[in-house]
Amino acid sequence: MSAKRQNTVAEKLRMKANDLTAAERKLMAALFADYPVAGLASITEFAKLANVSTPSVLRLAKKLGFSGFPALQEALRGELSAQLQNPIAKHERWAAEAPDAHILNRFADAATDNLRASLRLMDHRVFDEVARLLGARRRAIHIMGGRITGAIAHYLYTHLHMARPNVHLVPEAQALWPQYLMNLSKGDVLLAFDVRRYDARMLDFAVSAQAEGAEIVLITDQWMSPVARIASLSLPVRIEVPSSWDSNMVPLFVAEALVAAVVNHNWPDTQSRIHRLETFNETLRRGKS
Amino acid sequence: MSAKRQNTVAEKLRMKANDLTAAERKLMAALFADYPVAGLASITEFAKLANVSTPSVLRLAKKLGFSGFPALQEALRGELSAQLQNPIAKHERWAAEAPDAHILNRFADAATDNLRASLRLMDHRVFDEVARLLGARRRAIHIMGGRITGAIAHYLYTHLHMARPNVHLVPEAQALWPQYLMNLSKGDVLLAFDVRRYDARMLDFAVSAQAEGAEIVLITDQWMSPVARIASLSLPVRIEVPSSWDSNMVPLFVAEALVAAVVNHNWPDTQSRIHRLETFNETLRRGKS
DNA sequence: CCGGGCTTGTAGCGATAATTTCAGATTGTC
DNA sequence: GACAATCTGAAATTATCGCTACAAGCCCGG
Repeated sequence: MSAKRQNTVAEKLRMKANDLTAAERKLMAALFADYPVAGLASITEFAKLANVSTPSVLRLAKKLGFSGFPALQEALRGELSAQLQNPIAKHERWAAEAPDAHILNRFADAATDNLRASLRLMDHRVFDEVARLLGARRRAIHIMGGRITGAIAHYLYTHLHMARPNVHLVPEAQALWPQYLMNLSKGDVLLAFDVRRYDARMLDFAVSAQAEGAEIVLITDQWMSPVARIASLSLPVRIEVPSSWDSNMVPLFVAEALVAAVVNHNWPDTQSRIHRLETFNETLRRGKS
Repeated sequence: MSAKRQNTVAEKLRMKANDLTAAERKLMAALFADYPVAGLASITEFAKLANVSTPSVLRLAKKLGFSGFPALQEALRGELSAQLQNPIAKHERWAAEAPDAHILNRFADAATDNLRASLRLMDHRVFDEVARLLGARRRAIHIMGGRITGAIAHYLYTHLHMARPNVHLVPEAQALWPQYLMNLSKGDVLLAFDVRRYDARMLDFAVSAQAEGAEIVLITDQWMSPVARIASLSLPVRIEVPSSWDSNMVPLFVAEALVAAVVNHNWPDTQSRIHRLETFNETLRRGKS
């Protein structure tokens, strides 16, 4: 990445604090009293606030190495914007937008907490390995989910199915499972979503799939689905939110990130697929109208 | 000076959100994307950032009740300075962690940015109103999604279907749509997910549904689906991530938060439903083993 | 008490920002 | 499909800002 971030205006000021003149000190005090907002007004207002003249402001700006007052302001705005991105400030600002107790804020807090904790819990190398498996063209991919995670499985299926051939969605109806097991080949990948209220039947399916030679990949919650015992790769995530049911935002996050990783990994091929997809889209649309 | 004058610029914007023109909406989006710093540059830069002309900025400022652009900036600075007074500055260093280039981190950054921006873009009163509609027992709820958002629609359906009776999922297959329109009654709610690559057919469906007397509720992206023109309530969210496809984490977030809000709103009733659900679950499981 | 170097503010100029005007573009309506 | 209403941006105008030049003030060593 880039080199160490440039000093902030505040740091520059402190550094030069010793050879500042009286008027410049007044300006520094005024700025620090309401940093950095005081410096975002016009040069005239800022000067008045510190009880100095406008040229003094200008001289200070130049002493700090800026080409002029607007350049200093731009630096201040830049810092501010970066500062406001940080998670704690973020929370404060959310709270300002709506009462803290509002469900949107509580939910958003929980969701981002989950995401952060999940990223810590997750091993990048496992993720990369899963992405590699999902990107391997010679392996067929079979995706399955439970009652709740079925929608996430479907979402992943829709995208992966666009990104590469040979992707299958195992339906939720158990009556259909035998024929899906039959179509499994050695080396295929079974990607299962299983979060709490673990489905015993899913374990059965996974065991059978493994017996057929499939690699089992699991996306589960922190308490670990029983499928984890037989899975070659497991990605545990956090799913608790203030609700009667768990949140599947992080499982969805993993699904989306996996798709992005798979697509990146084999970009030229995917690109041509997307292009062909668009062509077919148009053809079908035109044919219909 | 009425008592209402205390509103922040963000609140004023949201309040007037309905009678903003296209250019003004662009400005609003640009401002919220980096609030409030984006509005602190010169009028020229701000206009350029939002890809509109400077007079449009001015008109927006006046529409919000300011005497001119500088007055708006002063308001922004005022808010900012008030907000920066509280003790968040100390925790700034938290964010100083090195931004990893790994797709997981980049994706997570984008996702939380989207969430944050969406919460700003979203009017929590509209959200509450949507939750109220979804909780109204006498109204049937019809949920629909597009090719990609179909999975999210399905997810919402699964949960809402547990929380209350009379919830329906409109299938993606258009051949089935007529019979779903037929089963719509006056006062029913059609909740549609529509993000870019807007589906013209969905607009057709929504128009027909409205003609049958349904209230149209829309969850869309920042560029606003055409359905927004006829929807009684719209919740715009952000969906951009570093990937070939957009992210649906925030739509999922909205879905989950809506479920939580609906459940909270009528807790005793939902509680008994969940209890009965558990009973049936056990009965069926026992019967099968 | 006087001058030299440094600091500071006043005044004014050019540059840029903010605002107004107006005509073309767009949208909705009959 | 034509008209009215509305919206939008280019260009012109005005106001304000940022900056420079210069002179008055200040401090300190002679």
